[in-house]
Amino acid sequence: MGVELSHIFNQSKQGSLFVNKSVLQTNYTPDTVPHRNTQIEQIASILAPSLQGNKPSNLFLYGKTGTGKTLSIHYVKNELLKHVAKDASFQLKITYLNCKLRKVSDTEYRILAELIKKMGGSVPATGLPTESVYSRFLEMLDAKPMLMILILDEIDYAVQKISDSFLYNILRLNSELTQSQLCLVGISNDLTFLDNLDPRVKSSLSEEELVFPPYNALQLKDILGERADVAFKQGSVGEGVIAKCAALAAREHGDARRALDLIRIAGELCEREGGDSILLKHLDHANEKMERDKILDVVRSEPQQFQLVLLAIIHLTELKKQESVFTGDIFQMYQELCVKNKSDVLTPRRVSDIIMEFDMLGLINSRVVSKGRGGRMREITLVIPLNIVEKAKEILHESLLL
DNA sequence: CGAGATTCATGTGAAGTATACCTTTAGGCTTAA
DNA sequence: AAGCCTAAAGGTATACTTCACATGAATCTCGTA
Repeated sequence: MGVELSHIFNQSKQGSLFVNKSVLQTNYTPDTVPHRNTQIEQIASILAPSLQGNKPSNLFLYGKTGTGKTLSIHYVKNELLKHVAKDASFQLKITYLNCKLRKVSDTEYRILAELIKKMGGSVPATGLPTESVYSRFLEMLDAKPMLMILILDEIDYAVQKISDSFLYNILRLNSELTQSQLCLVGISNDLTFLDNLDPRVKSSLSEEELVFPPYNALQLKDILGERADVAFKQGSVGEGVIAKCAALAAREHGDARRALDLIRIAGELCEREGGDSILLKHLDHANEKMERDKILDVVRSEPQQFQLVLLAIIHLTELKKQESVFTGDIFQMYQELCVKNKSDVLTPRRVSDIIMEFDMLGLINSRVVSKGRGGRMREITLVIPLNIVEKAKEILHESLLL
């Protein structure tokens, strides 16, 4: 107590560049969605039958991250809800769920549990047969006449993690509903995902298909400009900043979300510095910071055993001056770390799976190589930039009591 | 010299185990009439 | 007698282990030129 903080608060109040920061936040849904009119109209016309209580075709949306898929579907969702008749003989319910949230919706069971929670019910975190969670979901759906539009974002992730029988089960639910109907909207940023699907599921899910092309730099500039006008004080965005930001994001497959994050963080950095207008250098800093935070968040939130494996990989990569390391060495190093950390040692089998998960998270690259008589193993390369590795190591050491 | 067999170190799938947690059920206890 | 609590029984998901078999190219073997 007694630390004088008012100068910090005052400063940030005075120097605030932001008028309304929320429009730059990722969960913000603007009133208009520029450059996505055709997609929105198409979605709307596909989903329109729902207003009459008829089940619309299942819909599949494809596009890279930050191309406005989620935004568009939310927009249509809100409009639909606005237009639904008050006295309708049925209830229109639109539920959105992102399948990629770790520990929330990354198993079949948890996705269903989450859906039920969103509908106002509750299920225990574990202990129930998945089958009975299905029937509970079914019951809730069928309790009164209802038209449910279920939006599953990052659906490819769910299928990869669970298998496509999950989608099959969901689609099958329709035939078991008596009063209600269920319409599925799948969103994915991996188009090849459709190809490895059970043909029945595939044809059923993609009754309608829609592709979201990436924004180009000009469109991004538009979007950014529009939001920045609202978000920032007038004149606080430096020359060429918007354009640079748009260009950066356009390079990253037209990811608008990234562009918005970028400029928001640039604004925050600038503000912290006490500057009164955002400059190009702030953008660069923001770019670095975003990358760093993303990785470090993942590192931080990993369970203990995962952290140990990751630390083993990092140590080993530093120890050997070469780029890549192999499974066997990692396991050895991991064992040593476990002893130091006084934690249990997992089997090589499990560690192998953990390494695979890191691969999926994008922290490492791995591929199976055969060294002839030398055996067969994974060749693993750390993809965390060097300057971040140091920070990651700190975090790991801290949380592992090493 | 070259085709085919061998080999190594681990990948990978299936099945099993431990743990934590859930529902159901039956018995025992309390309570109110 | 009805209602409530508790503990045991029976069940599941998840993280992990165990077991067995699959891989794929460097290396070895051996017949042949």
